[in-house]
This record gives sequence, C-alpha cells and structure tokens, in this order.
Amino acid sequence: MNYWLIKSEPFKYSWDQLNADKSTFWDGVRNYGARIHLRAMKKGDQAFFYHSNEGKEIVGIVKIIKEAYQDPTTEADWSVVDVAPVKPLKKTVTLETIKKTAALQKMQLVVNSRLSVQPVTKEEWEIVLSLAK
DNA sequence: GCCAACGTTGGC
DNA sequence: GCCAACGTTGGC
Repeated sequence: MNYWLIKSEPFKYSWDQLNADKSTFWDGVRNYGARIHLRAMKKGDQAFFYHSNEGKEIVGIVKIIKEAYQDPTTEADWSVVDVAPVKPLKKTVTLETIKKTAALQKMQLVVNSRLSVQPVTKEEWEIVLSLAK
C-alpha cells in the first residue's frame, strides 16, 4: 500500500464535488514529475485530498480505484487515474499546521509545494491522521 | 495582486 | 547540451 497526496484548487474541483460525483478521473496533470507518481499508483492506494490556494488544507482521503490510463481530455502522452472518496478528515489539517510539525518538514508539500501529485510516507500519513483527530 | 520557485521551451 | 526567457503555480 502506497500513500499519496493530490491537490486541487477547490474552485476548480473540490472535495464536495468529488463526493457529489462519487468518483472522478483525475485529469489535468501536466507535469512530468507528477506524471511519474500518477503512473506509480496502484489500485487500493490511498491519497490525501488537498485544497490549494483556497483553504490550503488536507480535507479528506481518497482511494485509487483505477490505475493510470490515457488522459481522455488530450491526445498527448498524459495519464489519469480514477479516484473515489473514502472519508473526510474529522479535522482538516492545514498547511500551517504541517509547517509547524517537525516530523512533517520533509513532506513534498513543504519542500516543493508546486508538485500536484506527491508521494507521502507511511510515517507522514499516520502523523497527519493523528493531527486530524 | 504580487512574487518566488520551479518547469519548460527554444535559440545558440 | 547549456542557459536565458518565459509561463505557471501557489503561498502570502
């Protein structure tokens, strides 16, 4: 089981929208680094859903329900995965909180905030979950 | 709205 | 293959 973090600007595609849709294909990744991570995702992996720009917080957990396939919105060589919501966090975890947490300083969110699909270690995953209680 | 950081593009 | 210029992202 691998853990990830995917970002979306809430006014583009929000957590609420995902819950209304039940599942979606995660498109719009146009970055080679992010593409590598997308293609490494396995069915059943879980990911944090992060709201960038507005909110700047992790709002929920999603799971990968279909592994990477050709992005239907483009002819170019980009991939999408299908994701479905698992559950919202009881308490959202803000970027501010993450930055204040010593054990989370190596999260990609802190190191490279621009990467839209990021790997998360098991340790980081569990720390974030503990912060969300 | 600004700007720093980063990635990509294109000229050489 | 290097690097300057440009565009985009995202935090503030």
